[in-house]
Amino acid sequence: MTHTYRYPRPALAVDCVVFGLDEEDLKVLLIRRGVEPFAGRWALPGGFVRLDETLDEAARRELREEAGIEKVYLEQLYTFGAVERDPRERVVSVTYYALVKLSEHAVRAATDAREAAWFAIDDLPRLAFDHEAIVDKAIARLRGKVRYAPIGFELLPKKFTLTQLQRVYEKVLGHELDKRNFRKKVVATGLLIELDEVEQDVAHRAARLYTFDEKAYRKLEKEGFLFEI
Amino acid sequence: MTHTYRYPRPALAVDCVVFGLDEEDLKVLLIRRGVEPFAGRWALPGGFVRLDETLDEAARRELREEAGIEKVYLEQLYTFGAVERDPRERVVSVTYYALVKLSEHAVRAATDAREAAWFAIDDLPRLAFDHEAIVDKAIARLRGKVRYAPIGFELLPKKFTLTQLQRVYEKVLGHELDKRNFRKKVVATGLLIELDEVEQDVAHRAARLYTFDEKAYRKLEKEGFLFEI
DNA sequence: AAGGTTCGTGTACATCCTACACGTACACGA
DNA sequence: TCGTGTACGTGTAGGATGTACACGAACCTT
Repeated sequence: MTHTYRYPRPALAVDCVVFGLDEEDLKVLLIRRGVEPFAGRWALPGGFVRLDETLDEAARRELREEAGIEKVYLEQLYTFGAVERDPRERVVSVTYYALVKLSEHAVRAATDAREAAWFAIDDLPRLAFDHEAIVDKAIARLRGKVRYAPIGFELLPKKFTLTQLQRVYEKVLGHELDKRNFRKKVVATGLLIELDEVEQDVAHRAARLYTFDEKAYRKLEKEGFLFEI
Repeated sequence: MTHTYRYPRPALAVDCVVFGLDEEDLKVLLIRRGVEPFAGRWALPGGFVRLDETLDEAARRELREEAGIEKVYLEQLYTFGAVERDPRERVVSVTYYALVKLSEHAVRAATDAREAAWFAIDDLPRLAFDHEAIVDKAIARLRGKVRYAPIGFELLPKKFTLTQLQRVYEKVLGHELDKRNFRKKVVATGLLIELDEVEQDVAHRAARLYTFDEKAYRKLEKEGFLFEI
């Protein structure tokens, strides 16, 4: 193998902002660092990129290794390259954000001894490195994207009620939405399939369950159609 | 300096998609490669990231060195990390897109012996590496962004007519716009300053000149307001 | 059986988007 | 100087879309 250049090169890492939604809040998964620098501080799950894996693969591997998370919605966010962002040496980080269904992934977050926990996005601890800037960027991207792409579904279980879906949008956007108008818009997208089931074990009238219509979505996507919520 | 890890690491490059607009078309700046691999093929301007510069700085440096371009609108696009994208060795590329005022930057594009030229975006030659995918992504981003951010101005000289501005949008979006509706929307943004000048040396009634109101833009930006065109 | 909780639904008004045509200004050439 | 060519600059009407807003029905619990 010939080398393209022989100058020293930055280390290359991936870091992931993993969003999840529980009953109360939109949350981010953090891992407590065991080693210096920033030992004891909370940080984003992430690690170095290997030569034989793509960036996406590296991100998924780290999610698996550090948080036991698989098969999530994952999208590249931004690449952070400030010279001094890691005090040890030059490290450039390609960042991703992921959306997970907390209901299905349970709370299983600490895999290999490391401590992991979910934090509400407006109650985050101090983070290691420049990870606060990364989280900020991820939230901004999520807020922007949720309005024209159907990513709200990624935070919910397969079957969900319209009220649950509305909660997702309210939590992500940070403000309340009108129930009737929300329903009108969301069914108008044609991306929902109405099921013949209702939610179970609730102490009131049960709501109808819906599911996301992936086929319809792929069709819309191909045709380049957009929708807004 | 302690090393964070001692595994082999990918080389890290930046590549730039530089957009310019002339009388006819939206164009991209390409550079003809002199060396293998892909010797003779056209490619995006770019190069390797140094340890003492940020990614943005690396991109600007390459634009200066390879194309003589300075002070342009520059924004990070995406990071490409397929394992085999460079046949020599693993190279990850952080890509940027830039908007330049062709009218002001003249045609000065070849600085250091290398051959450089502008190509209309729907008449591109075959490109080296995965640069076609990069250009595609840049065009998609530009099309999306132009609708809610005032980047059309970056492709025009300081003083421009509304017809020129409309041309920009038409070229970028790829379809024609209604003259009256376009003007209504664009003046409604409050981002234009009407000058007491008209264009010169035209063989017909001269159009009024406008300029971009950066102050108004910064204010809008702070308040988080959006606008659409 | 009564009470508590969430479900599910429609309309009226304001706003925004779209489609569309013609008289005017100016330069140029005959 | 007069005619011609070209791009400039302007308004309105109709349709579509977004917003604000309240209440009876269903179902579970006690």
